[in-house]
Amino acid sequence: MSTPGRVRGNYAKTPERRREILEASIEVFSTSGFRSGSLRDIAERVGMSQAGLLHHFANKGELLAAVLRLRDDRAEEFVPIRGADGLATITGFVNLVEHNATVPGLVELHCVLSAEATDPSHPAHAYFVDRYHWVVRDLTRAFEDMRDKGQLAPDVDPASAARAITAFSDGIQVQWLLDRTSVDMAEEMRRFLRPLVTVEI
Amino acid sequence: MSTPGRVRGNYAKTPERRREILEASIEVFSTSGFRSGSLRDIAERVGMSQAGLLHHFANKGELLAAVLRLRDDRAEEFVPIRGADGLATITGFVNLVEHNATVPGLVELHCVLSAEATDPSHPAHAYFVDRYHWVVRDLTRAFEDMRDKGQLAPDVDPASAARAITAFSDGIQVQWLLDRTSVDMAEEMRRFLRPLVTVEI
DNA sequence: GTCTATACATCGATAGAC
DNA sequence: GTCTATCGATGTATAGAC
Repeated sequence: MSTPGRVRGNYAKTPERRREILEASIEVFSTSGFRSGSLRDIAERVGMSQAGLLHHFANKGELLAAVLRLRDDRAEEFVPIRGADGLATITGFVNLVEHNATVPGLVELHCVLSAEATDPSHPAHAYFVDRYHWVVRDLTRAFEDMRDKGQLAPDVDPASAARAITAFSDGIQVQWLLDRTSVDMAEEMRRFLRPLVTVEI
Repeated sequence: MSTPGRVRGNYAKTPERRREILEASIEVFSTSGFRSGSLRDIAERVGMSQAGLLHHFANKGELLAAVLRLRDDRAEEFVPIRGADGLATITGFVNLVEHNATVPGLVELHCVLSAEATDPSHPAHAYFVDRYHWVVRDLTRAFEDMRDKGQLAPDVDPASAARAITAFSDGIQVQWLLDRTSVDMAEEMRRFLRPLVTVEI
């Protein structure tokens, strides 16, 4: 009954199992990083052997790629990055930060992997270089739209504001991870944005 | 002639050798992190065996502690954190960021280790929790001093400004590490600070 | 002070039975 | 689809010669 004779494309595998593995991978990679996190640890969390896990993902690098893809899907479904309204993008960004406080695992994953991946030989290096490029680009466009609508404070450069909000967001996450009781990420983020805009945020 | 009979305190060892090892450790830990960085790799860089290295530092954790201590010494010798003048502290902080652009190894070390150490079981976890506490505290005092002297823009909360400049600094370093050609850390930092203060920065 | 040798753990990946 | 068994590489740390 397993792997039925029906020749259907290539691998239907079991999507649920893959999903479980990805969730466990997030847990492990977020606390131990990619290089130190082990396949055995991940496999144990879903109750299978390490060899069994490698039936679903050919190797460790492929698993990492799938984790990053899953992470992006979730973030994008939360932030309306596309769409003409710049203000909506920025408030969506703040909402994402607020939401992130409820999923510490994903925050850890981002912080740990992005730092690890600054090494050019890291398998996710290109991914993160690329990701920051389009994040800053999209946010720049959002601030440009706000500027054109008079929603930006004078002397605020859209590109610098985009870099700044991205940097602030990353940094405040590290502080929050190190001491979750005394840091309110979303509140600090709004306080940071307020001097830059002329509208309620 | 080695380890002479003179009983003098405990270990004079060879400070120069220790220094070499610490430099190599910074290189390795900054690119591979603490958990993935290996003693063998460090030892090779100073031209000795891994066992030889462990003559100078009892174990890997002790080596990490020494690296962090060295890092702090260098930063503190650069920023006048102590001293009544808040503005001097803040400009010193900007100068440190400017200086950091010339020592990418130390920037990497900070980014990688601070992210890795968000895990409570990491050997440097307590160190980083502690460090952020007093960094934010000292910067808060600096901004308070500026406020009292009318150097702070109205509606700027010193504590939030302290968190913000710290977060911004950490985040911009990650972006810089991922793409050093298109990010000017010090310039972005000044642009970030300008709306917060009433003086030239 | 530095080395070789080694003990012992753990890693990713593969082979092959069921 | 999942397992056991195993290979070869690599990790930290220790023992003991020089």
